[in-house]
Amino acid sequence: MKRPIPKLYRGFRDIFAEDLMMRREMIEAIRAVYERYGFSPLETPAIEYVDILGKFLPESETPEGGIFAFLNENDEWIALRYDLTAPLSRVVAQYKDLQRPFRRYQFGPVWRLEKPGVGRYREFYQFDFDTVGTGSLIADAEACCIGCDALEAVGISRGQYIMKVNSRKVLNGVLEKIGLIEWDARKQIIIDKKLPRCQTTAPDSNASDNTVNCGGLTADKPVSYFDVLRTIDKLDRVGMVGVRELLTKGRKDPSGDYMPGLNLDADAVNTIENYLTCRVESRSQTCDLLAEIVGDSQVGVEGIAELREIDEFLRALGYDEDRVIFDPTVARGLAYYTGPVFEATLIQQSIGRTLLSDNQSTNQTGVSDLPSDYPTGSVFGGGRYDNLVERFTGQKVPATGGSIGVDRLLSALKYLRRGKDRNSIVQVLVTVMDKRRLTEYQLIAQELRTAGINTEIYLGGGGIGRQLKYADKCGIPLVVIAGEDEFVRNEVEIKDLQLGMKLAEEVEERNEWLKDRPAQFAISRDKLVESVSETLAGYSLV
RNA sequence: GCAGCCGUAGCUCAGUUGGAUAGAGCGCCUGACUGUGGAUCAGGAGGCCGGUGGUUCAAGUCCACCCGGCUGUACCA
Repeated sequence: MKRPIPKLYRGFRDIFAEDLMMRREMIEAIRAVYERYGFSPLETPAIEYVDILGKFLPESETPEGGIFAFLNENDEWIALRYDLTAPLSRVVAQYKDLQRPFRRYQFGPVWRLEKPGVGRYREFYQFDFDTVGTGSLIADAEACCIGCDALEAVGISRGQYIMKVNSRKVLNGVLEKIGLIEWDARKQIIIDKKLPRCQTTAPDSNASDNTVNCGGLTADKPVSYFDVLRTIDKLDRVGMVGVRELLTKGRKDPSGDYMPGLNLDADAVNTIENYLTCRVESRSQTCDLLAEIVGDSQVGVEGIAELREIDEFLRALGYDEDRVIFDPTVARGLAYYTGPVFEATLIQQSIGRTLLSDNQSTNQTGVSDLPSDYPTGSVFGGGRYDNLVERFTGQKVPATGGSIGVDRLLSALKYLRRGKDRNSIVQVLVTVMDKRRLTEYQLIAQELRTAGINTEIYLGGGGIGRQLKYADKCGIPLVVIAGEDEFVRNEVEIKDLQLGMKLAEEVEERNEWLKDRPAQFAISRDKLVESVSETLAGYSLV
C-alpha cells in the first residue's frame, strides 16, 4: 500500500504562529488606517465564474492561463480569484442600490498559477481599498496618503519608503506623440494604431520559429501600445540601455535569451528616453518638463493637469517630496488603469544590505548572501480604473484604489524587527509536578484564563526539566510551578524564563545555575493572577 | 514557455580515479544533575544516496530518460 508523502504543492506554503501573529498585527494596523479614511469592510468568495474575472481567451471556450480554473458540476468554468478588484466590480455591478461612492476594504488570499519565485507565491494575500463611483482626484490623492499612512502605521518609517506617482494619461500622451496611439477624447478611449515592424531575427538564431521564448512578441507582428508599455516597465531590470535596445534592435540578456526589438525609429526612442529620464525632485517642475515632452497631445495635457491637481491636494495635507514623488517610469504593468497610478517601494538601503551584517549565512566566496525572502519590488500599488465596471453594466463607473502586498511587506517587517525575542501566543505554562493534583493545576490555569492570560497546561510526558525545556523551546515567557511543597505552604512558584535566559549568560557551573533558581520566586496562592499580570506587564507586547 | 545549475539523514553538506557494513556538524530523543531551561559530558534514533532503465565483476559515483528544486528570462489581469 502506498503511503502519501507529506509535501506541499509548488508555490504554496504553511504559515506558522510567529509569522501569523506578526501578520495579524500588521493587518490590524492597516485596517485602522483604512477605517480612519472611511472605508468599510467587505468579503467576497474565493471562487468566481471565470467570465466575471474576465479571463476567457478571445474566441475560445477555455480560460486563459495564469489562473486556477475548473469545470463545475454544470460544466461551467469557475476559478479562484486572482485579485480583489474584479470581484469588487462584480459586487458594484450586481448590487445596484449600493450608495456611491462605494468605499470598501478587503483582506484575503488570491491565487495565481504562475511560476513562484523569491517572495512570490501562488497563494498570497492582498489588502485592498477602493473608492467606486467618483472621478474626483481627491480619491487618488487620498489613496497615496493612505498608502503612506499604512506603511508608517506598520513601522516603516518615513525615508524608508517612497510613494511614486505617475499618470497613464501622460504615458499615453507620449505614445500618441510618437504616433503609436490616437486618443479619442469624446469616448475617452485609446485607438491602438500598431506600427508595422520589419522582420527582425536574432543575429545568431538558426531557429526558424521566432515565436519561441519571445513572450508573445514575434518578429513580424505589428508593434502595439502594450509592447511599449511592457518595455518601459522593464526599466528597473534592464536599465535605460536595455530599454533602448528593446525599443529598437532587440536585446540579448545575460542568460543568452534573445528578445526581438520593437524597431521604433530614432525620434520615437529619443522621445521615450526623454520622458523616462525627465524627473526632478519637485513635483510641479516634473510636470513642467512632462508638458514639454507631451506637447499638444490631448491625453498628455489632460494627464498633466490631473497630476498638478493631485500635487496640490498632497501639498495641502503635508505629503511632500520626502514621501510622494512624481515618477514617469512607473507603468504598473498592463492593468486596467486609466489615469493616475502609484506604487510605493521600500528604500533598499534602509531595509536591505546594511542590516545584514550579523546573522546571515555566507556563500563560498565569503560574501554575505541576501536572504531568500529579501524584499524586492513594490509593497503597495494602485491607480484609477474608470472602465472596469463597464464590462458588466455598459456604464462608465469611475473608480480608484490601492492594494498592499501583504507578504512582501511582512518579509520586510521581519527584517526591521529581526533580533527581537521570539514570542509565543501562550503567555504562561502551568507545569504538572504531581499527577494527583491535576484538578489544582486546572484551577490555576482557569484562574489565569479568566483574567485574560493565555495559559497552557503541560500535557506531555516527562519531569519538570522536560517541561521547562518545552516552555523554553516554545518561547513561552512564564512558567507556574507547584509541587507538594508549594501546596502545603499554599504557594506557587513563578519562573520568568526570559529573564532567566539573560541571567544564564553569566553562569557556567550547573550547580550554581540550579542553586540560584534564577528569575524564580514563590508567592502565596491567592496572589497568583496579580503577580503573573505584573510580570507579564514588564514585557513589551509588540 | 525557454535556458543554465542542482537532487546523499529533519537542516547544512562531505563522500577519493567507480570498490566492501553510507559520514560529519547542527537539530531531535534518552540519561548524568534528588523538583528546574542554558552550558558540559555520555549514549541513541533517523538514509530505496529523487525515480526508472542501461553500462560494468562492481554504481551514491558513468550514460539516457523522467520527476522534483533553484536561478535567470518571458508572461503576470
